[in-house]
Amino acid sequence: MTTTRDQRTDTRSAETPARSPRADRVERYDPVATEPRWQAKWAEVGLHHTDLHDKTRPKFYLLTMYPYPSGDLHIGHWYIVTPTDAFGRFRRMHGDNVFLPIGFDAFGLPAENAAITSGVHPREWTMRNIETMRRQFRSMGATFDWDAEVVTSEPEYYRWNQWFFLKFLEAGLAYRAMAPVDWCPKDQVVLAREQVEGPNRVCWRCGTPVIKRDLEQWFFRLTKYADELLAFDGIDWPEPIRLMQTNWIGRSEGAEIVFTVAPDDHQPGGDEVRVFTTRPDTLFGATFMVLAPEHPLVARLTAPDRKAAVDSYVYQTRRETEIERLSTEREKTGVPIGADAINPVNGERVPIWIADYVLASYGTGAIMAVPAHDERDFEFARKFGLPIRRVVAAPGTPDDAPMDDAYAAHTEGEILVNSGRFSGTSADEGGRKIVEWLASQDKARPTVTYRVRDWLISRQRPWGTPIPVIYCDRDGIVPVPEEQLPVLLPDDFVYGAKGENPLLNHPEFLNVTCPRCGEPARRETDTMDTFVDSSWYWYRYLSPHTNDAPIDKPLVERWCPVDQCTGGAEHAVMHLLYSRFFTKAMRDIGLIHEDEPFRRLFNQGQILGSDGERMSKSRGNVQDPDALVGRYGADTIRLFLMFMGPWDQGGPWSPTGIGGVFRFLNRVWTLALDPHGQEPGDPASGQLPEGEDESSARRAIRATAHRTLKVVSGDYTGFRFNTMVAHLMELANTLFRYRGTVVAGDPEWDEAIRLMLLMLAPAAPHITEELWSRRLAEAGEDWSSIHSEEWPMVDETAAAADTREVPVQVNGKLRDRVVVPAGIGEIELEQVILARDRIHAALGGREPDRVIHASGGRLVNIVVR
RNA sequence: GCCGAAGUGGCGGAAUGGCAGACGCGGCGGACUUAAAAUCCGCUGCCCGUAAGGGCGUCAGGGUUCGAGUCCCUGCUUCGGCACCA
Repeated sequence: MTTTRDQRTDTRSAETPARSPRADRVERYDPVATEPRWQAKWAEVGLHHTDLHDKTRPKFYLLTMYPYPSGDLHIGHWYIVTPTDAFGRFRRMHGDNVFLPIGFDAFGLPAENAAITSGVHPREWTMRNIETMRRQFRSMGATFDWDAEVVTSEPEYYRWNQWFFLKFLEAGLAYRAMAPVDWCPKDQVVLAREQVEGPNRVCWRCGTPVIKRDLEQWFFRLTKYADELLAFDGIDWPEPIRLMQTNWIGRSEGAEIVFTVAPDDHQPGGDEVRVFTTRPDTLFGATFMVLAPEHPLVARLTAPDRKAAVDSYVYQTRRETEIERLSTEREKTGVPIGADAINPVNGERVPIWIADYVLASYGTGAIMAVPAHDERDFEFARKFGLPIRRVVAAPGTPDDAPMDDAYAAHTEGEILVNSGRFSGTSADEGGRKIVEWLASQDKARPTVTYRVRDWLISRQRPWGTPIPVIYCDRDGIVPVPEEQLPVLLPDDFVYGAKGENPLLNHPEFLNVTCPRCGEPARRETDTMDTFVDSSWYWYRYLSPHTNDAPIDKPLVERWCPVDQCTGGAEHAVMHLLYSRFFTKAMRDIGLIHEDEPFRRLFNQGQILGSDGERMSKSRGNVQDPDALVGRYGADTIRLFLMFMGPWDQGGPWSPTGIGGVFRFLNRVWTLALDPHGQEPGDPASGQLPEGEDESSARRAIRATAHRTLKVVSGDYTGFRFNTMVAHLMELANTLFRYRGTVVAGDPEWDEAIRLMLLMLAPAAPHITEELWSRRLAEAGEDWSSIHSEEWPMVDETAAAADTREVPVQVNGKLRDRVVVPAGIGEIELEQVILARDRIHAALGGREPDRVIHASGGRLVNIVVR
């Protein structure tokens, strides 16, 4: 770890007692000693335990996405959790019954990788990590309700994944299919489409480029909800996330059109090739047709003399990596298969080609190629000398104008040309009419296609939820009967050399009898994607140990949906999409009534390493909070992370400035315990700020405190934690100006201190609790937690100012400021302003043209010519 | 290429169309100290000026407005998402 100079100096401040003659008078702020004491006290009195059955207060379900138990909490975890905790405490002070649970996303590959290198069983590794992280979470002072904890690798959790699987199977929401799937060669596992990232198509976890494999796998029917997932009714989610999901789902409206294969010497014709297009208006411009190399009709339609070329092209395509195949930079390739199709609108024979730019997995795996109006088709036609025929023209363009580029965009007033009886109609209307006309002959129908695929949930790894299915030679695929759940993961699987799933080499697990016929059968060894675990865990938090159902319906009814969820934007199209799917699926199997899991969502940013890269052990840029906590205490770290900048922004970690926050807490400590202090270096001697007397000072103190209360309340509510801290610092700075003066310790002062502590309590829970308890003790009252106090009310009268300063501009340039009574009228104000020397000078003898009083009298602008 | 977010002092950042740079870091100066640290107080966007004061200034260029960091248009840069999706 790098140690900067300011860190070293601060170290001394924290560890070395002040060497002043009166060091004994006021006790030093010593967070490292006091914080654990309060954490223990809170646990003892059950401060964080939520009574889920309490009906006297409004419920508030606050969820922070649960972590993967990677071993150590790093500063990023603090960044994620701390503001959420502060917000929860803030809501609690408003009288809400806040439920803030935590758990662990405990299945997954890192545990396996650790197992392979160190020989420790994934369960042991995971549980050890969880133990560490529990301790670290407690050191943050987070108000998690540990009674609600969920650990997904425990049978009492994952058996319900299996239960859901069976229900989904019954409901037709789960199915098994052979498909070309994405395979990560490093992790030896298939991935869902969402888990393949970036232009290089790499594994989301390890960054290895994926390859395609044809495998029979289990899917959840996500596409069933495609349209519903596009609606974000009644939920308050950040626009960027909604956009990402919308784009991911990729709904596109168009038409499916049937091309019939023409008879020739080699085949009788009559096969139908369906294409999907969003541009039926360009149908007359279709001069050829392209099938994906994997298209099922390819083999059948290929002419004998083309067979060698076609086979070789198909073979080549399959060998290519996804990167090569999908690169847009690459020149188009393809071969004709020696058969023609008939364009249904004009009876023209168009040649059929295969080319890898047509994807088998989208639409129908075949396209009509309209080179005049599609860039890709244009490029292809150019390269292979295929005809290009314009069928849409912008107003004024001749029908036969030569084309240098595809004309794919839409222009106002464009019309169809070269399109038989549709020529002359607008492109829009023409397209509709062409589809109608073809539809009447059963040659077309309006269709919606989606980019999103069903969710591939099979994983060839042992550390996950076993998929509860048995394969029997006689009965085929047999679901494990519900009463036989859970299918337990064995504790003793061992990793072999080749990276294959060890469950395959575990006879006791593998060999079973068929639940139907009793004959020997084979158990499914694939496990579920860990995103299945994270798709419903917040329902389980409400009753983590219920053993006759996945959820406690009445509690879910009362507590769901989650009122506020906080988590990273990196989950936009994975976790957050799957979670929405799961909620809808759970609704459709009759388990719950909600349509959406999270009413409000906030995406916090990500803390990066000081090198600007994502924090990870392999990069060696992970920041260990334990050391920082040992030096400054949890409150300073909490506050510093909130103070860094807007929470949704994140950024590279830098401890520079942490000393400033520590200093602030020390000032709070001093203000609360030593209002009169005259230690060496403290302000000279009881001098009120210039121009103030005792009563104006008292008013000023109250005004500042109540104004701060107003803005700080808004900051918490709006998740503006950085300005919340700044405003509290301002309050402390103001109070410091009155420290040691006659008004220090007065009731007004005391009220300000009280408000300051209450406002700071959610963010810095330990120091405020400590100072609060001392206040109570001093007043001879029994202890009660500051975190059970009510959020204070703003005294608007106190907050109001009796004078205000009005900036004065001349032609938009600031020339003067005048201090006037708060209630002054515009006419009077103008008189005051025009009498000012500086304004006279700025006007230079000219008469004001207009005088503008900005909204609420905040500024005056004098306009002269 | 398409979609989205963002560009403000040396740094992190603040600013319902109304005083740009709050708050903090760093820097400079002062008090305290034998001294240093800590603490407290003050100054700290850039340029000219001893000063009073003036000029410039929120990625660049246009525009709307009495007034633009904020709204509109064009472009540049960075980050995130998607990427031959018909």
